[in-house]
Amino acid sequence: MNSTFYQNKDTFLVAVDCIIMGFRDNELQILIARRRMEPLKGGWSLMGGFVNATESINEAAKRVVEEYTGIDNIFMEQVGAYGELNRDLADRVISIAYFALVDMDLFDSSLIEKHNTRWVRITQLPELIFDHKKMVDNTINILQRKAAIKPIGFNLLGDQFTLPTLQSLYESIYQERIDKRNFRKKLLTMDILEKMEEKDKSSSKRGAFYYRFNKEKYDQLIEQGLHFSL
Amino acid sequence: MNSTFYQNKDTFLVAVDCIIMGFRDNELQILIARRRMEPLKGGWSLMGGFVNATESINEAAKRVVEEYTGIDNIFMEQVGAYGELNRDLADRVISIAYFALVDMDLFDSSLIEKHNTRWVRITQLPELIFDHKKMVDNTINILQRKAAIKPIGFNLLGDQFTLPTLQSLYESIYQERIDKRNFRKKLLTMDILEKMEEKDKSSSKRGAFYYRFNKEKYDQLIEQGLHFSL
DNA sequence: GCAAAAGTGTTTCAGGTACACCCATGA
DNA sequence: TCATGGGTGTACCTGAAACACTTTTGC
Repeated sequence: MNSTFYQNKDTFLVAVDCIIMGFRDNELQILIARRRMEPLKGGWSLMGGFVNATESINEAAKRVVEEYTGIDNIFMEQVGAYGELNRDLADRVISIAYFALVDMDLFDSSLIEKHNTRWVRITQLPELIFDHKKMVDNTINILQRKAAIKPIGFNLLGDQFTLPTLQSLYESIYQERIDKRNFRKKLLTMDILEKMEEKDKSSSKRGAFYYRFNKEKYDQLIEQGLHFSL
Repeated sequence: MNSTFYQNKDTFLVAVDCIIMGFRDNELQILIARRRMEPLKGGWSLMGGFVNATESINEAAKRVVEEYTGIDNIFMEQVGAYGELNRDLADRVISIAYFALVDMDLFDSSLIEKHNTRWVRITQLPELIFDHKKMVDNTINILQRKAAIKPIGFNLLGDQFTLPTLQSLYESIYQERIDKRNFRKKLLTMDILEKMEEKDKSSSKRGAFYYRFNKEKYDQLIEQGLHFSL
């Protein structure tokens, strides 16, 4: 790396903070950790880490998410950069927030005690350190906006899921109830789901059919100039 | 600033790059500069600058925009952070992009030669250095999405403007033609504009009435649970 | 047989879209 | 008087929202 061009410029610690979201018990969940170091030791925080000189910021975020979940190949998007002067009480740190949507069934629970983490419902989020609450709020806004027009919500589910589950996922994202018939109608007329033969009997006696998201059909939909919309 | 907590971590040059947009001759325009330093001296770039230790990243962006336009109090929003390893050919630089919407009538033209800048139509953007083209593309996406649901487009106009001008602004943002009657209907039924008595006769013999965006009326609209939408 | 969740259609309404003519004025 | 851009209203159509009953099955 050639450093002769930009001289006498200040340099900064750069961190990534990750809003890792899952879905369980009909509610969105966020992974938070009890901080093990000062300042604010014992406070709840997002999963974070410093960016290394050898990696891009996207790679740093991916590394952090894998470290705390044990999952790779996770859907992630940048939320934004946070650069207030005193956002981190210990030192000047510029942080870039990312959100990750994970299938909680793939989560490695052994990492919970290792990193002192916990899944909490978004409706019951405790106070977070620094500006982490703002990062979460911005994430939820992005998620609400984006889940409506892109099929990103499926990243929160296993590859098989029932329509009632999918509906409750969207209800949790939008924080409002949705009419069952309208929801199913919209979804099924898009023709991007594949109905399975088996049913999920875990939450009712009758059982609900499993469906699978069909990426090929989705791509066709887009090619036809149509849009995903929920 | 206390630096005893986070030790042995890499630090980075952090820059801001600003997509400064204006509106003139019925088209969106972007301010670009011919780069005066290596690497890629002579290439077209966005307005950029390094973040100083004494300022937040938002303040850095504001400083840069003022420096290149001579205008303060500009509408700005963050686009995102760009952190690929070799995005800047000279050194590892993490850059945070911001877009700014300015009233070109307030632009200080004397700064053009000082900074080697030029306004170009977005439809005629030359090749830009580094990942600046990607920043512009992301900005245009954000602008198209956001201008449809928030009255941010008015930041590109003086405080008086005609409806034909406003329409051509939206046509330039969306890159498509809009029906005159539908546009006016939607806008006027929102009741957020104030009709002036004077006309703008510069672009027709008959002249078009000036209007003013009325922030109070807009706030009322929102309070009533209604939405801006164009 | 009953409780509990899954599944299914129709009507209504609002908002978006398409569309063509008259008006005012300077040259 | 004519060329140029400004201004106006209606009909249609699509998609969103509201709404209630039947089905399945384990207990």
